[in-house]
Amino acid sequence: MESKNTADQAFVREMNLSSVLRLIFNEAPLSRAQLATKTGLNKSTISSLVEDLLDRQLIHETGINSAGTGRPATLIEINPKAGCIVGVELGVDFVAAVVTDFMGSILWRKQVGADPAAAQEKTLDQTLALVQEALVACRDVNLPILGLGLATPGTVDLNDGVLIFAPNLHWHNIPLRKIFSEPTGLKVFVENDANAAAVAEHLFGTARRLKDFIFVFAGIGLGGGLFLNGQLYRGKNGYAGEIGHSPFAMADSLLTPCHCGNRGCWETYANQYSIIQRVHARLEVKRSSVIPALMAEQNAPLSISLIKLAADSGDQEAIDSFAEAGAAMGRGFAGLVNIFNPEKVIMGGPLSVAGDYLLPSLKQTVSKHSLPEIVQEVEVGLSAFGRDASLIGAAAIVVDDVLANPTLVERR
Amino acid sequence: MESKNTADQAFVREMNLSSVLRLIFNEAPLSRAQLATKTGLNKSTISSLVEDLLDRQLIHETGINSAGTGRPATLIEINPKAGCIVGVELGVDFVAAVVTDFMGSILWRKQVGADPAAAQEKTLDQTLALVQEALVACRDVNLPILGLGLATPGTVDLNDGVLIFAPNLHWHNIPLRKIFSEPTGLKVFVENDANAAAVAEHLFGTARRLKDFIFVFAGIGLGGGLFLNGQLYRGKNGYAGEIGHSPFAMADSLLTPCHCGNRGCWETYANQYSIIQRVHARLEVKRSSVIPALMAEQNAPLSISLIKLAADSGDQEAIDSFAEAGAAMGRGFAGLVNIFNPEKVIMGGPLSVAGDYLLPSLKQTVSKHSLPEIVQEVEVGLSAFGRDASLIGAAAIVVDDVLANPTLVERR
DNA sequence: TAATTAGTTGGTTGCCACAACATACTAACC
DNA sequence: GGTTAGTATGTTGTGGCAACCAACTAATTA
Repeated sequence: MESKNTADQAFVREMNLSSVLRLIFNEAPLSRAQLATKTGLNKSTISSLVEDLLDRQLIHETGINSAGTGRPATLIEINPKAGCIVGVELGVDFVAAVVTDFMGSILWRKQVGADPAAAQEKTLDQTLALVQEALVACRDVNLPILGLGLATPGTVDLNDGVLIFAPNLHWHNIPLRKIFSEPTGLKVFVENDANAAAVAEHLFGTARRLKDFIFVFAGIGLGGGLFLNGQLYRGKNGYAGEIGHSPFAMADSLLTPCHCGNRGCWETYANQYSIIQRVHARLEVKRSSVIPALMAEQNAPLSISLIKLAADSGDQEAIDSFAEAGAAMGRGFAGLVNIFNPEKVIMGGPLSVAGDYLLPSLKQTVSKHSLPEIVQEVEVGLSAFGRDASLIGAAAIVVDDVLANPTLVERR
Repeated sequence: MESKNTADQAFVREMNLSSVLRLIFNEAPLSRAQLATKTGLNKSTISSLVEDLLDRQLIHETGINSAGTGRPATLIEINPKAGCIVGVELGVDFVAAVVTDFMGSILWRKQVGADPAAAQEKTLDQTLALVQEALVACRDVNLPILGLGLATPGTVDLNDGVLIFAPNLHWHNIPLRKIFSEPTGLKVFVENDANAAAVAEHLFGTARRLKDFIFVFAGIGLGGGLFLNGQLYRGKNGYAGEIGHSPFAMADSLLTPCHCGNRGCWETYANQYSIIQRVHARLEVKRSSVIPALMAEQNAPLSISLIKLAADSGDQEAIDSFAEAGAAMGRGFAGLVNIFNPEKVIMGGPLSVAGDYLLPSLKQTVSKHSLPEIVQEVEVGLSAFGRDASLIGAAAIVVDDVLANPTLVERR
């Protein structure tokens, strides 16, 4: 587990290549001269680094800026066709895959249902079949495949690409990297779903260039992707981010029990079941809602999307239930804001479909319950990718790996 | 605010020097050959780096290990006399200073009371006088002075060494670096007290070599020093670590109001006032305690140290009050454990004088309320330095700076 | 044509890796 | 006790490589 803390010339080259590539990724278009100014590196060094990145087809010259006096600058941007990436999300009741280009644009996508009660092998076979389809799509776009990213609930051993434990799937110690790299020959990355989503927001979404932010994955539970000091924070064993189980009250009696065995966990007040419970409770008392009619019409039980539908049609019970949930969520957000003093807190995951209804009361509660010096600096917003945050994130992890180690892509 | 992300050969040298120095700091005694194995650097490179560090007198050869076959190894250790450091803690009602050697041993120490109501200038003058005394002590030990570290409550602009805001002192925008470097000519570091304490534990205390741990500074409030991914985490504006204001309950009524304006903040159940309140409440009901007698005897109001005294003499009311407070503290610790999955959580600050009474119920509550996968890996313990953690931390920050940049110390 | 800005070329410096070497001991055997 | 083999430590000299620097060419505007 001892990480290399030493440097040599290859390290210098890799670091400077990465630095230039990230700068172009974030601020393109840029000329060589601008790169030299912004990095502080020598012009000749920049020329050499740029030539290297051009050879690897990670960047390309896109035009000439002849504004102002002097020799016009050659503008450089990221080459979206640097390669394509397969991103896979293992959900509790579905499996999804995408093929994206190097800038995260979706070139292909497919999703299939999965039975949470089915055997591991079956779900893994389904997933592998989906990956094979994705590889066909990659061949069609005729780009080199940079890697396969896999987002999964639970904790992950990053070095070995092993899923250690996923409570919702009841899976233990699955060597996902091995399972997916052997039949495909691809470089495989395995990452926790909330962490993957955070990387997606960092590279392609609403947290670009931010150094410190938190992604809250709201669904059955509340999970957090912690992006701190410019990198993911995973904790000792990869469990970091279990924000949903912060205790919310001092007395054990009369509090909502949580599936973790405790009572009063934050997530019991702010997960999707809690919202459904709220609506149920309201309907007991008041019957002026369109919800029962909707349930009958769709012949479906109460769900977030159904409540959302009701809210869209102006149903006050639905709207108020979301607002209450938003406030409960905001309490926890406020705690996070106080602990982390982040630049931004992003809400994503299944519940974010109702984001427009949750956000106002959520923001208001955060303002009220965070320390004033901190809250005035923090932004609270919705994920740029909605339910797809982890899926895009799976691909984003591969992109981030290339940005960190450009020499992994061969010169051509 | 753009940090240099580029490298050159000087950077490589600095990084490798630092890496070798840190390794010796953590695992001395070591031979050159062992250093080569552990770092992965070439033997000749290690020889060159070691010679460099010897020239700077940061390390010295301390003996020969002729166990086993082959040529005996020359053992190398940190030179405690590499220099001395002045550490200063600006408390709410006191100012303290130490002079330490390079290994954090205290060579001199002095503390004076400060009036929280007094003008800033007066307190700063007091502090400066204390520093001048410390400098005399430095001259006596005849070691080069490596720097001056200053620990202060509140938020800090690290780059400029400015105290931005200290709520308990009611101070705003004090350019501490300027104030202390101009009359002394020293390199001055300013850091938040909880963060400084965390660095002390990391270098000299019970968190040596740990990558992820949390220092909880328990006193009037509850502050946190977050040491994550091998470095301090400060957040966007340096406010990170305000763990005491995590909301603890969903309903506003009937909850303890906090000085931050909210109700139900964790720290209102676990700070030193809460303990005093607990004891007061118990004494109302039951009079079999020695505490009233102690208060009369010392002609002093109820305080933590007085309650500790009572507990030491076996007073059940005092002991039970501490146990209750420990449990309340444990609830919050459990939340931190779930969020951070740290290797260790350390309790320090004024309240840690009663640590032996708080810890059993605290640990028990943490076990009960953290997720089982996480809690089985976490250690919970007391600070190695008690009330002095931030003071030692002030010096530790200077040591850490030298460990990170050995070339700052000149070759001789 | 002069000024200005962009980018390249040739040479220098300084770092680490590598391999060969020198050093200093232990082990074992006569 | 003396000799030789074996082993691990640490040093020396060479080469590769990356960034730096200064001087250059290139392309444009005024």
